[in-house]
Amino acid sequence: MTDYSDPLNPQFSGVGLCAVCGLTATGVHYGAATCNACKAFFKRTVHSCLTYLCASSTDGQVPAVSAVPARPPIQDPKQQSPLCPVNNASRKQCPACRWRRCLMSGMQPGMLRTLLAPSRSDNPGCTGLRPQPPGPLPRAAARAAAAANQAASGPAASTNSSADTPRHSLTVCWRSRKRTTIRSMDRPQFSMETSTMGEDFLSVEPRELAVIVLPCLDAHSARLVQLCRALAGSAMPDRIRLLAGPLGRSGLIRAVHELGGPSPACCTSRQNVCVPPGRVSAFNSSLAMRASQQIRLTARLLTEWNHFDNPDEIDKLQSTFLRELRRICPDVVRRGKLMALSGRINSIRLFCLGFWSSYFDRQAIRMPQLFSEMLQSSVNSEPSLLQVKRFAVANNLAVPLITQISGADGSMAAADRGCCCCTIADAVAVATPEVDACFRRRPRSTAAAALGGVSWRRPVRVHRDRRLEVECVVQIAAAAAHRLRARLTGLAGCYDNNNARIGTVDAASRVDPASLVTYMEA
Amino acid sequence: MTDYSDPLNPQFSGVGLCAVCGLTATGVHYGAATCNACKAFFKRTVHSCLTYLCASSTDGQVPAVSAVPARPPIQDPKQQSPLCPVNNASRKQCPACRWRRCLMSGMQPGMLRTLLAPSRSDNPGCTGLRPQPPGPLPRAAARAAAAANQAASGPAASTNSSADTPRHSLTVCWRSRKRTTIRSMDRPQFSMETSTMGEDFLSVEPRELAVIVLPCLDAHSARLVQLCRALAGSAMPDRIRLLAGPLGRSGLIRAVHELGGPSPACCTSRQNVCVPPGRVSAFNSSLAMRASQQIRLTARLLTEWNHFDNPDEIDKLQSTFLRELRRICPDVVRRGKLMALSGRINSIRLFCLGFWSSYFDRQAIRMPQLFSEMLQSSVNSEPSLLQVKRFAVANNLAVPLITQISGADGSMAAADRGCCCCTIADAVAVATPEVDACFRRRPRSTAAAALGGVSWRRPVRVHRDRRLEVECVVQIAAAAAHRLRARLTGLAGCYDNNNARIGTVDAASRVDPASLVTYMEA
DNA sequence: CCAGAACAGAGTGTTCTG
DNA sequence: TCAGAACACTCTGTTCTG
Repeated sequence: MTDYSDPLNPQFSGVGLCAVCGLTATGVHYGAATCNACKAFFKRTVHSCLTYLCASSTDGQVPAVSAVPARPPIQDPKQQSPLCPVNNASRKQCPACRWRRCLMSGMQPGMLRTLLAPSRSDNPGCTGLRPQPPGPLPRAAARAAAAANQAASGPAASTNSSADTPRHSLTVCWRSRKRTTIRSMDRPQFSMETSTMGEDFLSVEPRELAVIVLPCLDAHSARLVQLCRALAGSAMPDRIRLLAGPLGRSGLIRAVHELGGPSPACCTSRQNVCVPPGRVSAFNSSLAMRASQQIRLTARLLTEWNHFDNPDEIDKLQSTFLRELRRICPDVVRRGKLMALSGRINSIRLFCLGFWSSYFDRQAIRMPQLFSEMLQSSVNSEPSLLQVKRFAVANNLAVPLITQISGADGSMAAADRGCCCCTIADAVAVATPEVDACFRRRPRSTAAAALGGVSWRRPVRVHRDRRLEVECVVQIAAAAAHRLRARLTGLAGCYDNNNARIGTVDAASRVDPASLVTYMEA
Repeated sequence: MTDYSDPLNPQFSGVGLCAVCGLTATGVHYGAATCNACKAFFKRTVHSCLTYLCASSTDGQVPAVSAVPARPPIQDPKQQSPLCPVNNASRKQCPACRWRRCLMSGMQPGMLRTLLAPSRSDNPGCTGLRPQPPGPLPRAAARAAAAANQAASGPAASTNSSADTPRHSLTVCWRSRKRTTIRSMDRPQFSMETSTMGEDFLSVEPRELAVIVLPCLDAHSARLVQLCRALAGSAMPDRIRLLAGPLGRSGLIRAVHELGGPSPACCTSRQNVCVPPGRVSAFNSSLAMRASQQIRLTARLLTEWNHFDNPDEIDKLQSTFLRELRRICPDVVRRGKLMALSGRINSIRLFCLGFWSSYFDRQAIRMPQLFSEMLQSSVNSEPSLLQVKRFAVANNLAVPLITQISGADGSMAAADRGCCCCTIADAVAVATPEVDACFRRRPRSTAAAALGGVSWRRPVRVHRDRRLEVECVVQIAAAAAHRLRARLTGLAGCYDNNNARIGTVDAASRVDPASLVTYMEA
């Protein structure tokens, strides 16, 4: 016998007031009684990983980031600056505070259905997706493998290569799409998505950048080579794989961390890099990495990795690192949690990847080639960032990820806005009826029309409410990965916007083991 | 020899800083050095008569109206509440303060080309438009008449009917439209546009409304009948024309004024009418009408009016009122300014018209029939409100006008947002290729599609950047005027949404002199 | 040089479906 | 009852034209 007359009871079948804006609520949405508008606002924010700034809290100077859900999703309002008023009139004025009110009123990002774990067996459309191994892999095969993997997953039924670690828990619910038939799924050679910290870094002068970045990279290069030699011994192929794999990723992460973190060498110069402090601190609090914790990260990456020539060597390395981890962290429970951070580490890795990619893509500075190659290796082996973003949001991870796709013409388009740019030829190659419809719009200016033909690049636009289709367009953007990879290997300039030419670059842009050897021997 | 190196010089050919938001200015726009974004913002605001609210100044309670340009367009910042910060980050958050900064930095609404007076002879596309006389008039003929009128206008060359008053200065620049060919221009029987104070009044309960409104109307009815008898003597047709013309308009205006103004009888109950105080005070300060000023308004309306049977009688009446005006206001200059207020009075009249129309349209209360008929008469003789709005903005009038169009199905759609609703048959009748393109979209819900046929009403949508085309759609909405007019004459219920039926109502909905006689004799 | 047109993109809120 | 899809609409800012 529920008391339906109690308006304070959120289960009240009649309508109460929206916990966010005070209008009439239409029901309980995502855990709180809200109106339809705030429901949609919440859904959009979570699904698209939007980040808001509150201008009034800092008077517009350097606004604090009210980012993707901070760690404690509920409460702790005292740590925040005072909320802007959120009511019917003002809710549009400060989405940051509206978002904070959503969290404070108990709305839970995890209640979005597209973020549910596959353990909800009543949702037959869900499959768990793991990061794909590097190299071309037909999407259908990947799905089958993922499904099989899911069926065998679980805390107890773990596969052989990761005996004492939980499975990579990147689980995304795939809703059945009625209208979108994605063809050419066997063509995702370079499913290239990167993440950056946003446009802020892009405004830094190249010279300024070099002063900040290069010393870090040099120091890390030396340390990495040293560490790699100690781990892999004299087996040069394994050394290279280590650097192109977990060690490289670990190094990239650490370099970003030191740039944005409390390292004394960078603290002063960081003022010149236009990073909003809130954003950096969000990243650092998410990373929470001290120098002594670096090894855990490396261990975690290493346990996910299986590309040594000698499987026994992998086992040995992993055992070494796990032993080291036990020494550093004797607490069993805490150690288990550290090991379970795979999704988070995945986010961090992608975050760092985008961080560096943004530099390469503008050719602002010339990086040490070792870092170039590690970056390239990561680019080629990344899973879809979109899945990672959803996972991060579902787990209240504080890393703000902004997806970017490098266009074949060198331009960068913000894919987190649901848009990317590619060439006509790229799009036609995988054109579904949906995507094809994006090409209807003609160029408006006569000057642009005069360019005509294939040399004129029509943008493929994807509506923001169709983010799932972005993945289709990502496939279209395969040529973009060519471009980036060519740049990373120092081949920039030997190609043009013609797709055929880019194709020829492909073979040359692969990782050159010889150059890695050069660094290893140095 | 201009000093191009002086960055403080707004004529500086290089760029300075935007006077509104502080970004890099792209030049001098509308009188101030601004960036492109603020230029566009200003243009949109003026052209569309947008009204903004500042949420922070009143903490979201009852926000003040930062309306269409207040009287002194520049300065007087002390009378305003403190401005919200307007910079690159925060300019989207409070358009109200952004708008105020635009005005304070010297941007002038009059510099929009579409608002220029026709005295700018270097703009061949401009023609001056006066309010059209009541009754059907082909648009081409109206344009020709307006052009002829413009040629003869000017302070010195005035026409015969308004010897000592400036011409009605409703001047709108008509740009040559390349693509839009407006057909059926000889079909604007009821170019019906009304203005309201916004949706606020519509939320008042009918009973509450009657308590407030009816005593005012009764008192005004008595006074108007008395005044009319004194003016027109025993000639009943002229009495009726007076009431349907200037006296009726004056009475409507005064009734609105007393409802929203400082009249003791209404001051308390006004709290129940959800009128934002800022909006009412803006109207009152624009009206600035004390009881003794009522006669000036009547005089002004009378001097514009020429529908008496006996032209000599018009001259006599006007002389009487002008003499009275000289007595009340001996100052020649001030009197001239009062007489020059035609555009403003026009705005006020339309404002009041919409005010009352909103009541009629919901059939909230039953008005005295005298008022109904005066209102109907005004509806039938109004020029396009869009022109009036532009004029009001060009002259910094503080009256916020919101255009509404009554749909043939009885619905009200906000035309100030560039939208209105009409039936398919209406639209097809005047469909240009442009308007026709609006019909491409199919109904999405199967339920709506099941309605099918002509009974389903497709909305005609007009993009906000094509406000000029709204006038075309206004012609489409002729049936809406039928509906309102039928309601005004108490015939509601004897028609349906079928256009043919509405056509039959037309003849019966004309002003019935007999009913006016009844009131006159009472 | 500048006003305006056109457009792309971001954000909001409602309606309908399952 | 509620989550999601789809859509309509507004506002913003950039680019191009005259």
